[in-house]
Amino acid sequence: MASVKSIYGYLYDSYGTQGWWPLSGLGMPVNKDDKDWPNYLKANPKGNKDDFIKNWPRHLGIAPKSWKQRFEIIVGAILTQNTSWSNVEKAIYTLNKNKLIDAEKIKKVDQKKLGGLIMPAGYFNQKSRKLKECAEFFSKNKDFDREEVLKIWGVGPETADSILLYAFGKPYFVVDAYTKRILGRAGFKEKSYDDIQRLFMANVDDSVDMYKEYHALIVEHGKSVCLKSRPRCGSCPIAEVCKSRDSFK
DNA sequence: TACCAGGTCCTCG
DNA sequence: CGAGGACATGGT
Repeated sequence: MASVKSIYGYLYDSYGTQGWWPLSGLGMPVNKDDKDWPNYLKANPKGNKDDFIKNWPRHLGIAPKSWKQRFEIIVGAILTQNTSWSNVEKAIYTLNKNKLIDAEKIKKVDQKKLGGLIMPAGYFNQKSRKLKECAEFFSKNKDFDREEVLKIWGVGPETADSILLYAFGKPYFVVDAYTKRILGRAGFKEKSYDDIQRLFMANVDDSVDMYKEYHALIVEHGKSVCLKSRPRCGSCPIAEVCKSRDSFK
């Protein structure tokens, strides 16, 4: 039986440092030959390089250093609920072009208009409301605990912990669908969000950087190898400690 | 064509 | 509590 601590080692050796949260770098100097240029062209076939450099999200690989960057993480955490990150990037791009990566502006903008701008991220009626609820809370509160964040409409445990960990550097391990799937297949008995979170927080070095990287590694592993329907057990870095390694082929 | 994607809220047993 | 449905777009 694997331990959560040993799994981290396998994943890190296989995928390396992830540098999460994938902060966009909007408004920051970037390389003209950025590897995200093709993604930008795909989403904006008639777009130009100048617009790409100024506005297209890319992965900075650093912790947030400003209130704007923290708010961008809050926005991303809401928008990525049950939604692929590539769709979220399109919405963040449009929000940025409209100067809306800003709690005060989100509070003021018409909710219908906001919904239209974030349409590619899906669930736009719900998410536009969620963004406004977050803008209200985080512009009003500069010091808060997890319980208060969980009271925001639209913020459940995963979103709350993502915000606390990645935007504010507080030590909460983030549990997502990938975490539940990977642990379940590996043979762990914990099922609920709280039980899984406790499992990690009791067995892994309790540092913010460890929590950030471990969660990011799990997402990478879930996307590239431990797929929902046909996991690639043949090239799985934790196969030797996974109870389900022989259940798929 | 279906299924999947870094969930959450609401309702009902 | 836990299960089941609604919410919506884009990629494969």
